[in-house]
Amino acid sequence: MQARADRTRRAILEAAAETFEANGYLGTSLQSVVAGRRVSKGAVYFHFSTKKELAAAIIMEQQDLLPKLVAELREHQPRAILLLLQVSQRTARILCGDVMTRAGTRLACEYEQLGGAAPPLFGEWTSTIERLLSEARAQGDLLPAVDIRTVAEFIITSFAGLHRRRYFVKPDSKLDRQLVTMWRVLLPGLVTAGCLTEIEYEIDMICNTK
Amino acid sequence: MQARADRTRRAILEAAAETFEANGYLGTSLQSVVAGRRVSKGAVYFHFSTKKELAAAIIMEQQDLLPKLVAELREHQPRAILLLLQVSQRTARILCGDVMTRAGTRLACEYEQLGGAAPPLFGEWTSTIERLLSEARAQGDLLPAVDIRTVAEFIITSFAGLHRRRYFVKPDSKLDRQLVTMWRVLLPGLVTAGCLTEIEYEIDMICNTK
Amino acid sequence: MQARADRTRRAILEAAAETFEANGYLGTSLQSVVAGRRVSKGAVYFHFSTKKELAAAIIMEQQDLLPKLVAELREHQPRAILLLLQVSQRTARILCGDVMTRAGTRLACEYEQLGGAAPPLFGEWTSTIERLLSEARAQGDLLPAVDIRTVAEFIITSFAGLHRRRYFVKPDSKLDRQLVTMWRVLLPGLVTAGCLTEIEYEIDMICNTK
Amino acid sequence: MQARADRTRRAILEAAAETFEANGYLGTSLQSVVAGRRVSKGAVYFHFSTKKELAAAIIMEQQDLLPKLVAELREHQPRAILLLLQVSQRTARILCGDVMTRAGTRLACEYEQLGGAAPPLFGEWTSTIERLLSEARAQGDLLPAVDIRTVAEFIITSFAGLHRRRYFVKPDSKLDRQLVTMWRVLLPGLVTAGCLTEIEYEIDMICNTK
DNA sequence: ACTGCCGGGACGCCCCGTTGGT
DNA sequence: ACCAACGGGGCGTCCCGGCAGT
Repeated sequence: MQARADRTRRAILEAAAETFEANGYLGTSLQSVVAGRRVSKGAVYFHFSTKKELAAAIIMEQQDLLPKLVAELREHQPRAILLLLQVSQRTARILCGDVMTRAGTRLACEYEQLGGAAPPLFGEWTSTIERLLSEARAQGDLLPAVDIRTVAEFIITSFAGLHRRRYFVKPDSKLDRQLVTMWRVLLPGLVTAGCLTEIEYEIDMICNTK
Repeated sequence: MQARADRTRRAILEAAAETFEANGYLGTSLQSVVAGRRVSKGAVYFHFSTKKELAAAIIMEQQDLLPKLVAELREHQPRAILLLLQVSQRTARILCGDVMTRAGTRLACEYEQLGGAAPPLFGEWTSTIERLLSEARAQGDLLPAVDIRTVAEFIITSFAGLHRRRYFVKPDSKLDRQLVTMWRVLLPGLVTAGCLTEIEYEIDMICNTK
Repeated sequence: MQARADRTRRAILEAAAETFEANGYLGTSLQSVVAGRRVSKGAVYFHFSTKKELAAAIIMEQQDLLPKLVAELREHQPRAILLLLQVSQRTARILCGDVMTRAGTRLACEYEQLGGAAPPLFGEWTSTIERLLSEARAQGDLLPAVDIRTVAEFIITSFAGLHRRRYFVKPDSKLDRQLVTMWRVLLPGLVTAGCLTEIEYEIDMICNTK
Repeated sequence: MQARADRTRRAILEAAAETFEANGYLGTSLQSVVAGRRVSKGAVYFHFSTKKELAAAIIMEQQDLLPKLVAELREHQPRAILLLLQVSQRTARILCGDVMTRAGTRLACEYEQLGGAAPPLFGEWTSTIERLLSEARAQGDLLPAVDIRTVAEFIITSFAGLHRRRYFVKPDSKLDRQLVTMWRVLLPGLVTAGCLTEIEYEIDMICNTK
């Protein structure tokens, strides 16, 4: 009976993701999670002993999203700076299509309201970016003034802001186009002039292609 | 009896700001706003007929922060791009020292949980940045590829992310240093090479002084 | 400055009467009494130290309505049973036209919610009816089986029910016609057959005129 | 687990009836309903999503009291006018002994404070009386002048007034005796002289027996 | 083993009846 | 006469445990 249990757990997670994504952690009642969906409150509390734990599980789901993406794309792309662009683009694409991921990032942003007991999603993400930047430096693409740690954090928050920007600026902006803008603004301050001209062509390619 | 009323209104606003800043809109109960402070729930209800209205008032307080700053600093600084840097630095400084302002920006970020009826704080802020960027372009400092609208939005969200980053990355980072990093990363993608070298010296000055 | 005070007191009473009449004692908030009317809450609490007291004052206003009516009509009508009919008709007419009186009777019905501290409006009214019935008995119009006390109470409650019936039966019934029905049903059980035929004509006259 | 739920629902209804009967709709707080009784607010909210709904359920409980009584007594009593007397007596008896019924009638009287959304308890009761009066007319017992509709309404309001009279006249009067008085006063105006003498003996029997 | 109905307190927001300072 | 302020609940409802079924 493991299969049925797993299906139920999955259904709960998805139901919760939809509501959390739409209304945030505190804005979501268990009631509203199960309402109108084939999930019962009892089932929720069987699988997750607490609302907090439920949210944590959703965050956890995204924990290794970036590492996995890096591992997957690395074989086709040895240059770290380009890998970074590609990862960002794939992440953006996933965010657009997958509620669970959106819910995860949103909940990660609200982790303080979760009592601080949430898994450090963005910590993991930041580390991944840091590693890529280190590689890029080793490959001679980074400007010497760039502080990897700080820039990695800045990229993550900018990206998160990008994704959640629609909540307070323009709801209809395309995430893709915003991503190009972000990199066009960021890269000149990050990479060497030589690198910039070399990857110039790739930027548009990466961000506009499926 | 206008004076007393105003004082009370002020006290309520400040008490609320502290709690909203710490716990967000939904995480804040009216109870927790008045608890331990010289404010009574009755007084709150007298001045603000609703929790939402109270939050809106706090947001509104910051509405003209940037315009005012621009007006104040403009006379000493005719070059728009430098004005922009100064405004950002002053804003950062204010954010560090003033709970009300921090509460305002936080609430503005959560405006969807306010029922969408919140005043468009960041809209006003974005417009201000746009105007400065337009001037900078007229003064020949901006790169031709820069789309003012998009970049203005990006600056605002980056800045907001900067300020709220501590919520999910590092609580102890200094806002000042992050601001320098932000501009060091952003400027090369925004202004002409000539401009960049000209203002090079000012960047450190602006962000470290006063 | 007595005159102004009296005018204010009057205004308060009238404002309160309107709201009490419409929503009952507990359904009426002081707020709703003063809202939209030229009355301030401060003024209310200057003249009446308590909501209860305000309601009591409205009830009191009707205390001597029946005695006065009796005194006034008696000189034109020596026969007690006819006096009774006339008084009932006049009362009905007043109820229709005067909010204060309606509010008074409604509040009297709700006197238990007033903490039992309300003046016994209906007690006074019942006594008046009792006196008229006694006279009628002395004039030989009453059936011997009639117990004056019980019947007086019954008349009052029937009458009160009549007036408040619209709240749960038919909102549009005319009080006048209902009154005729009431007496047509009651009188045969109260007065002698002789009396009944003698006053037959008067019943319609009394209830349909002026 | 239907059984437990039903028992709880019952307990809630009874607890609520006691308080509603004593303090009316607005005078009753959910708090006061559950206080000191084996009922929790959570349970109340589970069964009735609203205070109004709770009150409506109590009213509804009495909806078919009269129809049932009529059906039950009809087989032993073919004469409609006597059936009417018996029904009234049984109802009075039930009112004296059953809080739920008392609460229901009280709430029905206050239905306007329920937002007007209450079930028309007295409408149902009035219809029942009307039907009995129609039968009585067919059996030749009614006076020709009697308007069935109006009289039915009058009986119901008189009866309701009777029962609730204690709230503003005399708390200790016996409902039974008052009922006899009511019919002794009403019947001469309703039924033919012949009928009256025929049922004379039954009146006392009916109201004093059982 | 897993699901779900039912029930339990605890607040949250709103607002109400009421009192000080003027 | 009154503006301003005060706490005290009321209703709704939320997050969460126990049982009874499957």
